[in-house]
Amino acid sequence: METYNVLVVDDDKEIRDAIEIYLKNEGIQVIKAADGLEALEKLHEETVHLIILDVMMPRLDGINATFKIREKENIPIIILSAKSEDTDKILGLQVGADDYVTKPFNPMELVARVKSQLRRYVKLGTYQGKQGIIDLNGLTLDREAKEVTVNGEVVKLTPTEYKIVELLMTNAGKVFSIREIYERVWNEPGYNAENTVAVHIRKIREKIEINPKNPRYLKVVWGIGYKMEK
Amino acid sequence: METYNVLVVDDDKEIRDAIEIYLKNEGIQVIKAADGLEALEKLHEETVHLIILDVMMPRLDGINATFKIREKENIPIIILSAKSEDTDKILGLQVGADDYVTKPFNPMELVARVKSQLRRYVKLGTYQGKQGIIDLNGLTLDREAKEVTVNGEVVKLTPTEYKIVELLMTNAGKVFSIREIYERVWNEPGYNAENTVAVHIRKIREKIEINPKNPRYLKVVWGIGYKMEK
DNA sequence: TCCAATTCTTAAAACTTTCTTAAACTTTTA
DNA sequence: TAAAAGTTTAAGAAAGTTTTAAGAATTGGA
Repeated sequence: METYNVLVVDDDKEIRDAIEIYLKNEGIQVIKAADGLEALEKLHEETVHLIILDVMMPRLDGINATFKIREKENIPIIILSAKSEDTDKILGLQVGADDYVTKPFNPMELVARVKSQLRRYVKLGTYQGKQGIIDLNGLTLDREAKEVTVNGEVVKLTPTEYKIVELLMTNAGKVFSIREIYERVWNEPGYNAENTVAVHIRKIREKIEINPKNPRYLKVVWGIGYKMEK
Repeated sequence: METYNVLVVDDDKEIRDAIEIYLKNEGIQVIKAADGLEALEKLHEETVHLIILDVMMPRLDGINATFKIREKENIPIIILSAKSEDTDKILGLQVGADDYVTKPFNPMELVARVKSQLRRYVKLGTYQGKQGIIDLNGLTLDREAKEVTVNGEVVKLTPTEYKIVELLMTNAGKVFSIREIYERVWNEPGYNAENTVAVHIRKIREKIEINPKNPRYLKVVWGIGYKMEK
């Protein structure tokens, strides 16, 4: 992997842009969000290697955003906080942030910390199995390349299909209800008994299974949901 | 991203909607119910991480709802009560609520309490129930994969069969009456002396027992009910 | 911007599995 | 041994899954 994507989350556009300039200068890609909720969305849409999170933000603040992110992901989080928000800083670290920087900060210092975190993160493979290639009996998932292969051959999946496969493969063996699949892949709450998940499942099977009628990988668990065979 | 689902139970639509707005603003999903009974249904249908329960409600009030919920679930419950209902408040906490808020309340305070409960609750991992695999003399239950094995071989159970086995295995040794099994698995109150539980028991034995006529795991306790041998 | 291609959603029908019911049968208890 | 409790069977009803196809929405390129 050559380039890193850093998600910069701050409600102050000036700060976002300033950080962007410094990071880009080091060859680091920048994705921006103005608050916690937007950050969660971005995280859902794009590959992110590190997050810089301001504490004080509308809608969803940095502490709660950290908390939410940590439920699923283990990527490094650097919290930005003003001096006065000491309590939040502590809370943030407790909740799972990896580092913090107090405002006002020296941009060079922030960049250094970012690079340090990225270094450690890649070395340790902190992604905890979520990184690298997952291989389940000949079905492989490369999360970086967003690529799925069956017996070495690349399978061409649509974005939604890929997301479903990614969800199931990174949690191989675990059963997901149709509602759960819908909520996690579409990132939307309700599910009105429509049929779209089933249709996608069928399409996926058509592509990854030798015999879609008798699937080897993507199995149904009657009355409960679907799972990827471990 | 994992979002939290909060079940808001109040017979006053205005209050439900108001709470919803504030919670959604924090990125929290809201499920609504108008009374205790409806709440129990929702609880059974959907994944709920926290419940906000009004005390005064038709059909099934908050205190009794708390009591019922606590028989099965351990998710956090915040009780809403009017000032005058002080006794109920105390009762509610005794019965198993985690926090209470008196009406009229500051929505921001409620939100803060919700978030605090969610944080603690997830940290303690209280909600996944018992993780991992239960093993009873060669009979195993994997709750994540929704899978049961006997001597290493996977047993294909139907959803209802699985739920019965899960109930009995997670409470191994405890005897459940047919009525209890029915109520907990089907989540319906009455049981009109039908025979369906017995039929399911038979099917389960056929699948998990070497000799269904002389069961080793799923035993009958005459005149009382069934239990899974510890 | 508009067009063409791809992808997603919806709906209905076919299909499969599971659940319920009722009646007959067996075992246990008093 | 009669009554009560538990077991078994089979078939129709109910519920859940799969498949197809067509139209809607989105995307990428001219």
